[in-house]
Amino acid sequence: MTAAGNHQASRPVGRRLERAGIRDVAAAAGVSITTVSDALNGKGRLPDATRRHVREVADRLGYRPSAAARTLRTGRSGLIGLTVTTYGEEPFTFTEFAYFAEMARAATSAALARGYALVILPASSRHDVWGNVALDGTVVVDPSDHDPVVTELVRQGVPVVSDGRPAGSLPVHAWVDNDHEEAVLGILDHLAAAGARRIGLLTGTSTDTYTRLSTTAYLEWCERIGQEPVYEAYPAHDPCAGAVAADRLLARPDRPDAVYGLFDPNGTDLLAAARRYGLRVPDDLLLVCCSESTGYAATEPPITTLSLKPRRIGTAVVQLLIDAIEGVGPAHPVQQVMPTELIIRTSSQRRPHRTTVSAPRTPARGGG
Amino acid sequence: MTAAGNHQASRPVGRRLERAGIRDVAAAAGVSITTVSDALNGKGRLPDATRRHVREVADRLGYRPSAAARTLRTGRSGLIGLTVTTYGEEPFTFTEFAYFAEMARAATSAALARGYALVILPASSRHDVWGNVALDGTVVVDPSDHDPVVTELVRQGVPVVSDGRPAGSLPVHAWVDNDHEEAVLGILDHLAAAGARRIGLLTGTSTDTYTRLSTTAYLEWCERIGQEPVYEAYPAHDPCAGAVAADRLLARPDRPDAVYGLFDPNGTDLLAAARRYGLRVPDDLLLVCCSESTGYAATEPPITTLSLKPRRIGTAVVQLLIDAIEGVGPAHPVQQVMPTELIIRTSSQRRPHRTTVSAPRTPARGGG
DNA sequence: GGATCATGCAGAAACCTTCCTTCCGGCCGC
DNA sequence: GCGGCCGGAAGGAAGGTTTCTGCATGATCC
Repeated sequence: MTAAGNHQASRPVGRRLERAGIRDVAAAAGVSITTVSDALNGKGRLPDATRRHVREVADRLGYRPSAAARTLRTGRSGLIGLTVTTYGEEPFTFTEFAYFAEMARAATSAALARGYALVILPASSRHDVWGNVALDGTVVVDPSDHDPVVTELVRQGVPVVSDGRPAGSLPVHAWVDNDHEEAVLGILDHLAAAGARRIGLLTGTSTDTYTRLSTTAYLEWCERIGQEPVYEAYPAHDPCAGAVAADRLLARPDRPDAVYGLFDPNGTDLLAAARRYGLRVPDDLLLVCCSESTGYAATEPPITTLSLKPRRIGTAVVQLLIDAIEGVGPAHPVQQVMPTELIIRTSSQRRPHRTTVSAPRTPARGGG
Repeated sequence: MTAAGNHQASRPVGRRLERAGIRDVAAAAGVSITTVSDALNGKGRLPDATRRHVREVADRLGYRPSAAARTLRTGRSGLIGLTVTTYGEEPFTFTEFAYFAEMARAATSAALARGYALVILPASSRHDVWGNVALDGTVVVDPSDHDPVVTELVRQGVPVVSDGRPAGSLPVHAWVDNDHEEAVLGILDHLAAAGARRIGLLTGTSTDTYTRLSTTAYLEWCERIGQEPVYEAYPAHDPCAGAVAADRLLARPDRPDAVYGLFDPNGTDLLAAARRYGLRVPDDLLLVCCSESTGYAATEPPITTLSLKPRRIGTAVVQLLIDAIEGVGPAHPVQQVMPTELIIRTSSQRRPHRTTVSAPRTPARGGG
């Protein structure tokens, strides 16, 4: 049973005192309900005097239109769902933590600026919760292959825009994603330029597109360069497995002299593993990982990270979604590929102790 | 103009195909609307056969009750606002980032488990967005002195529970907070026990209760111990100011040999400042800061942190709020004080290279 | 001067559900 | 046999807004 349907509770505290309705305003202002509605919503043909008068009376009465009634009538709630695929009970995953937080922050901001609010709805939510909230559209982060919730939403005609290419044939209205191939190739080239002879990869076992595209790009690069691939894959949603995989990678007989880790915690895990094996970073081992965490600027040594620029993605996703909801913008599905940014720190430079930041590919202003 | 009120847009994409209403189900099942409603909601007096039949027909038709209509009728939306006081444009502040993310995660989870969803609504949101979403209640993080939004909500009879003691006379229904005094005293004792002779404080200029209580506790401790207070205060929402303040603190003639920083970035800032002045941590300078960031386990050296246990707080706040919404639990305001946890790492131990974790003050189960 | 038109406003339907009230038989006890 | 009770189901009133339609009124134009 959903919250709204639950009425067995006694003596509700939230009893709203009799709120003024549009009726009361109309009566107090000596006009009709229609006139009040028009005056307040800037519609209809009304002289400014009437408009002002109505507004004033409404203010005096502390009138607030009922969101429920408005939603019922207009079919618009001003609410956007924010979904992230979950593993286990937690609303969002550990590996994507910083990414998700940043992305959600930008999305909230962008939505708010256009008059919408975000509702956090993990894909694992009880079905009745999904059904019980009126959504104008949904942002879905990293949709899994045939997500039942997303499928259902699309079937109902609710616009869905995804962060990350939808796997399979998930019929989203639009998606935004990074250029993962280019990002990986850029990193591998960067490491090779820093003197790496054998570059390893720490990757995931799941089939999401991020993992898949990145891994493929790595394998192709190896193929092209003529390097034997050296990688370990682990279930990315399990934090412990990451540490183990990092260790395994550095314990191999064909130990790499540079590693790229696809997930946020890989940096610290690899660093810890390197210490255990007495490997100096960056002298014996070059390190890069994909992360939004600012903490990697303060590790010893600071670790080079790939930023997916979640702020930009979050903003873009929301804009696309609201465009779809409001019917502006292209009617056809949009696919937007956004650049990443490599933040070069000590861990990936053979000449250590010189910390620089690469020039962003777009003007840095507000980029976060 | 709010989103729901905005109708000048053309050719809406989100056109829902004619969804089946309760009327259609009733017709298809050959019963009345009432019967359908009762059957689906488990109310009324109906034989199981009828119930099953109705349910089946509803399923076949893909019937989903309209959330808006239900909300209008019942006065319950199943939506809980999640507010955080903001500085500037961003929905949540930099200093509280990890804390907020963790807290929001737990809150989302707890709300979901009871059939509610969370709506992210920064205090700085445009007023019309606030007005346009039907909230059953609101969680407010670190309410500022006389927050107009909170005041308005309370006036409307919407239950409000705050994370952090409400400043001034904000009439929230309940609050949850850490025992900040005890936490600070514990840290100061810990530092003193590690050999600190003069403990400094990095604090904020704002008047929120966290800053105020912590600073007061520090000053009282100094008074009691007979140490001259050594502290720098800065506007906590400005990340650069933090670095500057950290530097200033270590540049003082009466340089402290131990520092506690009240805010998340203080750890790295202090570490950087210490390096600039050639101070070894923990040999020349003991360091503790308040943070939820796991990154401090991987700095060089790892930094002792005070965790406010945001997961616990987020869960507690939501439980309290939903209790208030549903009218269960005590009618009187509840004040819940929760313990913190000091995670002791190298930076605060005179005998370095031994990393341990303090036993939590409450059984660790599920604590996060 | 009458037809046309813009303007200002009101009435009422529609949105979809919940739930209070009522109704109708059948059955039991006296 | 009849009154009362009970199970089963339906009727219909909210709930508060938006918006379509339509009615006056007064101005404008030929």
